[in-house]
Amino acid sequence: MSPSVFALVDCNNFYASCEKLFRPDLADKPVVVLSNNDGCIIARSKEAKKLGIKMGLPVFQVRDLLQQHQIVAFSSNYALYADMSQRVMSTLENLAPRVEVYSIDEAFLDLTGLAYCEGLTEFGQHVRRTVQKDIGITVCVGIAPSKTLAKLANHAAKTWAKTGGVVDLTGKERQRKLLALLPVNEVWGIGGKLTKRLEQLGITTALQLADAAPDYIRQHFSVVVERTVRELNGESCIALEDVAPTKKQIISSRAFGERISDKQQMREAISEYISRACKKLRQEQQQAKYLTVFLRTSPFSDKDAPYSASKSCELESPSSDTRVFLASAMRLLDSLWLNGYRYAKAGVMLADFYDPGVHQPGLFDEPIVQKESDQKLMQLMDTLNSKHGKTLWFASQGTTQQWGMKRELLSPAYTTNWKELPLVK
DNA sequence: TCTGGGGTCCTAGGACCC
DNA sequence: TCTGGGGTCCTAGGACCC
Repeated sequence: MSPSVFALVDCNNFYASCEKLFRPDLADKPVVVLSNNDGCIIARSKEAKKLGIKMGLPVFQVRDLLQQHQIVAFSSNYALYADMSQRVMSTLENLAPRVEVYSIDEAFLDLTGLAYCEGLTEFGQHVRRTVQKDIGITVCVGIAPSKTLAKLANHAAKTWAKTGGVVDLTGKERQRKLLALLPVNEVWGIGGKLTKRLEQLGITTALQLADAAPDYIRQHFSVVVERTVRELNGESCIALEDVAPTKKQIISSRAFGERISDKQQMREAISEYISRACKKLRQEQQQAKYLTVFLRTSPFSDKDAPYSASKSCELESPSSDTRVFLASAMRLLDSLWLNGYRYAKAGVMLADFYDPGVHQPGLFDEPIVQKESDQKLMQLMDTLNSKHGKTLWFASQGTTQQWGMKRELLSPAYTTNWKELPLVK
């Protein structure tokens, strides 16, 4: 068997690039994309990065900077990004036999065996050119014998322009040279907390982590970090998953555009989240048995009294019927709700999934018969809503949704709505 | 005044069983 | 007077990712 070779393909400044694609007038201008409710900076074009706009900063803290440099800000437009992502991914699927879509802007490719056919760097360049030409999005490619090293190779390709956007890290010598240059927190799987603890042991560079004894790391940390050490040494421990595993939970939660202090409004919000979560559940063709509802005040405010709580319940049998979850969620909300707080965020979580029809009821439980008409009703609702936009919903979701998300800088739905198709004049 | 959303995996510790 | 030990299951919380 030939040794594994992975490529990590990662889109540059993905959300910002998507916005620019439809606004050629902004080609060389600094652009940022904001989180839901226009709260934080979540993507920056390279011009914006150069101006010192940091990732994750609250918008109100950089408002002056945005204005001063005439940085163009967009509300996040996930419909657009998801659509562009799909186009990039299907292009990649035409270029490699096995592809794992790792996130909205990244994919791992399996290049095992390819090493003997053609130069890996040349292949990387081919990927870059093709995605650029077909979709208009710039990507960088990192190639290595393990996913963790491929991540680092990609980081190098992004950081140093002279690499031409492609780094082949299959050679041991180049691996060690790069690892020595990178701080340990650049390694995939090593976050803030682990970085601190590693530093206490005198491990500050990626190379020092690679050279640590796996047993020693296992003792002081966990099997996860041990695996990272092995991966850094070129031993592939994390396989390519080209078939997406079924989900284990579905979350729908959102910070409110305006604080909620009124219970009726909170009922609307929870109803809305339940409805979204159940729709996702049906799309996954799953049923769930476990439901959690949570709500909280803002963790940043020092004026408001803090309150954060969650409660869960188990259904008698798995379901994907919005009405069943709505009823339980309202009961949970009743037991969570306290008057007198300014709630900033709430959400729901579905878990404990079953394929329809395989759940084993308890010996003394009434056999549960799922009525066909109930499933048809849900199906009808999903079909109507996906065809004609949101036309059918539950009264409890409310009609005005005053608490709804703020998106004041939203770009048009260029690719997913005929009415908003860009015009060439 | 204003600070995102959606996931996964692992571990520790308690409950319970024999 | 002396009061075990090992296994499993579950959950909460922590850490990480994009």
